[in-house]
Amino acid sequence: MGRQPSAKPTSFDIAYLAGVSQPTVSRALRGSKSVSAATRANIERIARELNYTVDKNASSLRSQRTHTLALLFFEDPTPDESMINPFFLSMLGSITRECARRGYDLLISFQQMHNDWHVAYQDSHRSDGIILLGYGDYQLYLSKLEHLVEMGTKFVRWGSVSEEGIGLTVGSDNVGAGEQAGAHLVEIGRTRIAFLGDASDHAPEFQDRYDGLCRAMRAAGMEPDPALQRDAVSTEDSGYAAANALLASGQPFDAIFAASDLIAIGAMRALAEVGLRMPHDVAIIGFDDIPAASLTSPTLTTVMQDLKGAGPLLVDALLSRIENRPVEQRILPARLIKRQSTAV
Amino acid sequence: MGRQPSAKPTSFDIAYLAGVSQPTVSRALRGSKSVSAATRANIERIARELNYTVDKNASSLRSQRTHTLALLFFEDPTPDESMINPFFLSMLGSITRECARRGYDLLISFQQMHNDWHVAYQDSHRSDGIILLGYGDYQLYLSKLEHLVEMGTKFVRWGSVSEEGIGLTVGSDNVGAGEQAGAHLVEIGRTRIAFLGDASDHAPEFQDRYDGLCRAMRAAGMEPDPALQRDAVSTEDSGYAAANALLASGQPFDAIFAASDLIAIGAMRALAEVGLRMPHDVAIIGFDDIPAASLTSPTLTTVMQDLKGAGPLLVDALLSRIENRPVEQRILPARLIKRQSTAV
DNA sequence: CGCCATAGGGTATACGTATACGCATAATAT
DNA sequence: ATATTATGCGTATACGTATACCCTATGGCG
Repeated sequence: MGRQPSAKPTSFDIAYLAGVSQPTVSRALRGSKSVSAATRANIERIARELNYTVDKNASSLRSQRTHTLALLFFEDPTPDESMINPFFLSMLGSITRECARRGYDLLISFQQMHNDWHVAYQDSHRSDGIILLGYGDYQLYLSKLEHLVEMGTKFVRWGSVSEEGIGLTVGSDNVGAGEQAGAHLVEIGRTRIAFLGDASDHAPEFQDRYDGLCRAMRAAGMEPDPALQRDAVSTEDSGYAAANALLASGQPFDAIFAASDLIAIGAMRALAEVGLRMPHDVAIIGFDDIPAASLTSPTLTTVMQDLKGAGPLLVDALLSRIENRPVEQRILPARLIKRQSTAV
Repeated sequence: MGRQPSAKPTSFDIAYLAGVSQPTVSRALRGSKSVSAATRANIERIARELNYTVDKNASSLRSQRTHTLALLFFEDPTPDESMINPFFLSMLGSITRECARRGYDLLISFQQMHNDWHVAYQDSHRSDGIILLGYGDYQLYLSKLEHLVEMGTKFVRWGSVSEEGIGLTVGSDNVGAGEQAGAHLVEIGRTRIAFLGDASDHAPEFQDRYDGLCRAMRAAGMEPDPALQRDAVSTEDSGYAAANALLASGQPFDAIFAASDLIAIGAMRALAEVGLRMPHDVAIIGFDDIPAASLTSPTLTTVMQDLKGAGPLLVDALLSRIENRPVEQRILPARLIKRQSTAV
């Protein structure tokens, strides 16, 4: 028999108790300087006593600002709905916290590429801007981005920064990271380095990583062998298949740079099955440093992206856009984590 | 030089074009039956042509329904902010998708236990209800739940269903799962079975799992040895420490049932360090079936919870509460996944 | 002592939708 | 044929806040 939840207090209630008008309450709580310190303090005290909170809907309706951001994950259209790219998932915490710190709520949504999300989020005034995460079908993606730009929707996306992108992009230094990985493999004496991951413009981030590898090899006086590059998407199965295809081709290789940890883990399974020892026969490097990377045997050398930095950077860039402040593309550093899979 | 984004169309625009009044547009689009089929079709066509979407804020303000749910993750107050319990994280996809399916948006937030989330979400009309995930300080948690109940806030939480809880709870059959795990260990001939995980009422879910284990042992005529139960929270380090404490105690044991995979993985590390072979010397079972469980060596036998079912059940229960429909506590089945760590 | 700037706050209204209510017309009952 | 009810829609208004605009009292200045 809990007491009835008392009706939600409004700014009028506060105004009445404070002996002022409703707009004054609004001004006081929003920090307008045309309210005297005494009045403001009094209003704030009363508001606290009544457990008053500004009605989000009314406030947003009037001011046309929601103080909410939307986070859209794009999934590849896969029959298995349950799989979320673990890498993007781990960015979630970082983004959420940064939003909270800046006083923004975060709406979250998973989207298949083919959906009309660009319409749904564009004008229903749910959010002030959109953060886009994921790969998906890149061409389809681009066309929808163009639509967003046309509509004046504010957004920022995670991706390849080197690419001439539509809209504002924040991302890791994929080329530099690929270069680090390549240099490390060269350093431990590997010369036949394979790359597993789509290196076409369908996957700009993977392409950047490959470019970095090539650059490192050339710097060491080697020429990358195109026959050692195999397409793969970021799943374990795809990595397994790519590695098997590579093995079947008969091309000799003594190292693999995988475009993601999931690909690397799949490849390791394929190598283990044919009795290849890692790193003795084949050294291997992944990308992302997912938790599983330190559990494989051998543990996986990989590239750690700056996830903690990603959230603040994405949110800050988006808020700058929303407030029409100038904002430049920014690149986050990535760092090679050396583990057993490259320990000679 | 993109063309100016045309002003957002309102229901008045549609009304004008359709030659009806604004309320009729609202009625038509909301599916009121007091609009003729012809009028409705016409309105819908025009709305589609103008890319009209209902303004969420205005709609929510007027109807006092937001069609938005809030998902609150509780983190243990840890210095390392970046860690999110991977198990809860994997529920996210399931919950998000179910929300979308039911036409609800999802707000997400990570909260430290000590924050005043129960105030912040209670009356700002951001959401119609709250889904609570996480453990945190259980006593503190309960006191805040009581506050929510008092305020009439609608919520549902994931947790131990056997416990006499405050509010509505959805959870796995932890006791049954513990029983399955125990029965399996008994079946492969183990008699000295240790349990790693807090078995007090600070962690009802863990306690349930322990109760299940005890039940299985007693059913086989054995009495669980309290000396083989060691407290641990759900982290790898805690599992490592608990296993080491167990080893140091000198108590003989031939199996471990860990209350979570993270604990199990930590324990495996401890056992491996002292040269114990798994499962030969010590069989081990975890809980959660996180991705890492199939990558450890030996691969980890564990309990898989029905994550795909969890989202729909949580959301459905919450919506029932919101709409004042009766709703009973519901329990999801859990299934033992047998892997190498118990393969004798 | 009159003039103007400023501080402080009131008045009126807009944001876009949903709903209570009323009023025709048409359909049905008596 | 009149009374009754349902159908389809318009009128008026409320939801709670933020802001443009206006007004008053003060103080500084000449």
